[in-house]
Amino acid sequence: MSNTKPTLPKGMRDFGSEVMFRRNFIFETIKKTFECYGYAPIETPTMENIQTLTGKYGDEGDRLIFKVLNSGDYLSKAQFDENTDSKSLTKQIVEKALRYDLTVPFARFVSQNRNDIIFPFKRYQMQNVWRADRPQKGRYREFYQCDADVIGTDSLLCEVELVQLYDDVFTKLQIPNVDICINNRNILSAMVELMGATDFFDEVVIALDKLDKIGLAKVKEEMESKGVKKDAFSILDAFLNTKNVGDLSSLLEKSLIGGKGLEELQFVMNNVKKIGLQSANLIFDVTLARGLNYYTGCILEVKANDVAIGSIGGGGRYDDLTSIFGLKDVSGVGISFGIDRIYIVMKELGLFPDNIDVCTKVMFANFGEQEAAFCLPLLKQLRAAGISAELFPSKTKMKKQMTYANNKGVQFVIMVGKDEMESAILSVKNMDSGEQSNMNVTDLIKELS
RNA sequence: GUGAUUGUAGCUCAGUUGGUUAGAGCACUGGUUUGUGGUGCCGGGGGUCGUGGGUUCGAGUCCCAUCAGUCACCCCA
Repeated sequence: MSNTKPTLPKGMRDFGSEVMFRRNFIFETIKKTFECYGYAPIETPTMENIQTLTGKYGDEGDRLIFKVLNSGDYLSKAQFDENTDSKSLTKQIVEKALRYDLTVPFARFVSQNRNDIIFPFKRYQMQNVWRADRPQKGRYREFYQCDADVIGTDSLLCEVELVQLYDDVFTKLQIPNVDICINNRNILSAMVELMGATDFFDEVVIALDKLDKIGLAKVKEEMESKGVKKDAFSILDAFLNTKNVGDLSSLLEKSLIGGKGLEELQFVMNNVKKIGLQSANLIFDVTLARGLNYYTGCILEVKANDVAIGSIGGGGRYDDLTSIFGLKDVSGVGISFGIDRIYIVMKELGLFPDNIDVCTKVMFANFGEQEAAFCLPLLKQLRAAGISAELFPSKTKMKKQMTYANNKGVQFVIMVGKDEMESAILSVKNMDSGEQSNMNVTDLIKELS
């Protein structure tokens, strides 16, 4: 057998225990908060039919979907002619793909199970998703999303709740200086309409989204290259100069859709203000656009200002996501947490609790068959008392056993040899102080619990 | 899909204007009273220098190609 180099595919990662303890800490915090707000868990499969996914994320998104080759002799069934290219061949030999996000599979789930679901449906979902783009910092080909959505109501109270939920999670994780940016697609529509650039809505919005990255001049340059007329920029400037929501009303008074967007925005912001947030700031940001083109109303994005990593969460309202699966007139709104990026932020700011590496508290050293057998009931007693304990599995040198305990961060090593077996008094070594003391199991359990 | 950059031990790296048997730290392992770790001391294993060509008396070092990683763009969490 030839040796295979132990490497991973591009953009894929192992997670060691040290990392997993911390990731789980984030997962648990988010999960508890979701449940506290009344969201129920669901899961969807890793693979969807490829038609379920294609066309939902734009052309760029389609390119980034991981496709799964059919099983069996797929090539024998394929038809070739001189026009066959990778794209047309793909259609013949691929019918499944890995999920690209959690929202589209969720829409499929809701449409498919509409008769069993009680609306409004509040669900959360924490699963990994795959994207075939080039990895870079804070960007992987496999990563987790943690989504919470409410579907089956257009009430803006949901938006209010989701803003609170964001604030709650980031407060619990103790991430400081978090901005929850909010905007409304209808306001953007109105702006683009007033600019006379309705045909270039996507282009305008994508360019606008880059404002803080490339600057206003470049944004205008990009818009112009896409076909936006120069005289539209006075309107753009007017919108960009709005510092608060009030400034928008005069700008939007001519636009019906803009008025609607403004009304929605004000409702959400006023209500959040009334309730108050614990640590995050809710900030109106006209430049906030978000690429995913299924958003229709409110859009949200979360930034941790102390770390340059991009957004650590995002979401918005989608009025018609399920209609592509045959379920019409169902409005939904949801948010997503980018756990990989939250991890990076917390790591960089040193926000993980000290004692997060939960591990064995007590280890019995192994002195041989009889001694080990003597330890088993003691082990059981400790575990029953909720004290994590293990027995070193084989009789090896003390040095090796102690090194194992030390490297694993075990707090107490218990030595049971002939003497201890006879007296039932255990030698307990505190690995922190190095001190050793003698006691029976009952006292040990009392001491440690 | 486009561009930049890097590739030496399991990991982090050193390696001078090309010159003998390619080094260090960490990790692993053996010893230092065979019932005691984390700190000390002594020893040991481990590298086709990413891969394939080329220049040269001689290449880890120079040239070309290729592969892989990283970063940035597009897009996005």
